Amino acid sequence: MVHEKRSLPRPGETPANAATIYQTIRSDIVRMRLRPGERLSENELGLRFRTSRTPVREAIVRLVDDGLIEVWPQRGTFVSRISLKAVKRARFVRSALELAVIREAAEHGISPAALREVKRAIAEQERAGSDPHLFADADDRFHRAFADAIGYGDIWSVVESQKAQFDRIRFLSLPAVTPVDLLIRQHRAILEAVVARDADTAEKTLRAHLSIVVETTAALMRTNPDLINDDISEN
Amino acid sequence: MVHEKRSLPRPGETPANAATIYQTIRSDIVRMRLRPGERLSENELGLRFRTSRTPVREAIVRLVDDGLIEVWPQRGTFVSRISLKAVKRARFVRSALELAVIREAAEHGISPAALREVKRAIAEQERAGSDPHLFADADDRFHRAFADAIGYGDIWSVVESQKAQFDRIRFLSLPAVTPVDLLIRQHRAILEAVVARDADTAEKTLRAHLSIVVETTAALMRTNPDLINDDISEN
DNA sequence: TTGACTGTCCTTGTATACAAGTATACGTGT
DNA sequence: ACACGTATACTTGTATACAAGGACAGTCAA
Repeated sequence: MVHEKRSLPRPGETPANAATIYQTIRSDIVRMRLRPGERLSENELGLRFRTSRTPVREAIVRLVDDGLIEVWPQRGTFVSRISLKAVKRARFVRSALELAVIREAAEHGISPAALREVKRAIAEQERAGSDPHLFADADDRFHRAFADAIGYGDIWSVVESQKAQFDRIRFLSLPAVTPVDLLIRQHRAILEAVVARDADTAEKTLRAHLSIVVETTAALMRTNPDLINDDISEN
Repeated sequence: MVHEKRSLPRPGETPANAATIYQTIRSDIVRMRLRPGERLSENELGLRFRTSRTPVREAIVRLVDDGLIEVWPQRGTFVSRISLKAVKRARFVRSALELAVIREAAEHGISPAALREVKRAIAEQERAGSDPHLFADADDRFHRAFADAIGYGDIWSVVESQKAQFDRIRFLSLPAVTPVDLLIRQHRAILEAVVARDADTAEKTLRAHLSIVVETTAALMRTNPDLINDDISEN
C-alpha cells in the first residue's frame, strides 16, 4: 500500500471549500500521487478536508467531467485509468491549438513583454534541471506564453483541461526518459522562428517538439500496462 | 415576463436525475429559452424536476464549469450573459480543430460509410429549410461527421463544449440573417475538396465557411447589447 | 421628505439523516 | 471441503434541516 505524503491540510486546519478540494485532488491525480484505479471514499475525503460529503461531492462531479474520476453507483469512486483514447484526443487538440497559436504569433509578431516572458520560461526550465515538477511548470509557462502573446490567453485553459490525462504520462516519464536538453533546444528554435516571423519553420519545429510525447507514451504503455486502459484496439 | 414553454416534465412525471436536469437546462440556455441574465432558483428547479436541491446543485456545478451560469453566493443564480471573450475563444478553438480535422480527412481520405453520413447531413439540412433547430442539428452533424471519419469522434465533444456560448448567438441569428443556401453550398464544396483529396482547397473553403459566424456576431452585438457582455474592450 | 434601522423572506452553503444497492465475512448444512 | 444463505458494514444517491448572509419593505425618528 502506498503511503507517500499527499497534499494534506494540517491537523486542526480550517475546513476546505469545494474549489480547494477539487484542485487538491486534481493535482494529486495529475501528479500521480493518486494512482489510476485507486479507490476514493467520499466519507474519507470529508474527514481529510474537514467537511461533510457535500463539498466533496461537488469536487467529484467536476473531476468526473474532467475524466479523471469514475463513479460506480453504490460501488465506489475510483481514479480513472489513463485512457489511450483520451490521450490521443488530448494530443490532437493540443497540437491543433498550439500550431494555430504559433502560426498566428509568427505571422503577426509578439510584443516585447511577451518575448521577455517566453525567455523567462526557457531560463526557468534550465534552472529546473531534472526536477519533474519544476520542469513541467516551466514547460507549461513557455507554451502558455504564446497564447497570451496573441491575446488569446484563455485558449490555454482549453489545452489545460485536455492536458490532464496527458500530464499523468508526462509525470510518469519525465524523470526517466525525457531528453530535457532536447526539449529546451526545441523551445529555443521555436522562439527564434517566431521572432524571425517564419511561420512555416515555427510550425514544423513545434510539430517535432510535440511528437516527442507520442513516443514516450508508446514506451510507457509497455512498461506500465496496469495504469493504462487500451480503449482504442478494443473498438 | 417571458412565458414561452420550456422543456418541462409533464405533471405527475417521475423525478429527474442530475444528468437529465443538466442537459435540459443546458439546452434551454443554448436555445435561448432561458435568457442571459435570467434568474434561476434552486428550489424552483427542484419543484420543476420533482427532486430536492441536491441533484439540481449537481447540474448547476457543471453548468458553471461550462460558463453558462453564474452563482453569486447568498444572492442568486443567473444565466451568464454572452461573453465576447468566450465567443472569440470558442471561434478560435473550433476553427483550429476543424481545420486540422478537415486537413487530415483530405490527406488520408474518408471511408464510404463516412461519406454517406456526410451526404445524409447535407440532405437533412436541405429538408430542414429555415427551421433553426433542425438546421442547427444538421449543421452539427455535418461537422461532426468529419471528426468521426478520421477516427477522432470524441474531438467533437471538445468543440461542442466550446460551442455553447457561440450557439446562443447562432440561435439568435439563424432565423433572420443567416444565408442558408450559402451555408449548404459551402458544405458541398468542402465535401468535394475532401473527396478530391485537395487539402488546401478544403482548408480554404472551411475557413470562409467559419468566418460567416464572425460577421453575424458583430451585427448581433449592435442589435442586442443587453444580452452580450463586452469583456474585451474593457481589458 | 429623507434617512437609518429592523424584521422578514429570500438566497446559496453545509451538515446530516435516510434510502437503496453492493461486497464480504461468516456460519450452516450438505 | 464446499456450496449457499445471511447478516453486516460498507458504497453512492437523495432528501431535508440548519446556518449565514443579502434584498427589501415597513417603521420610526429627525
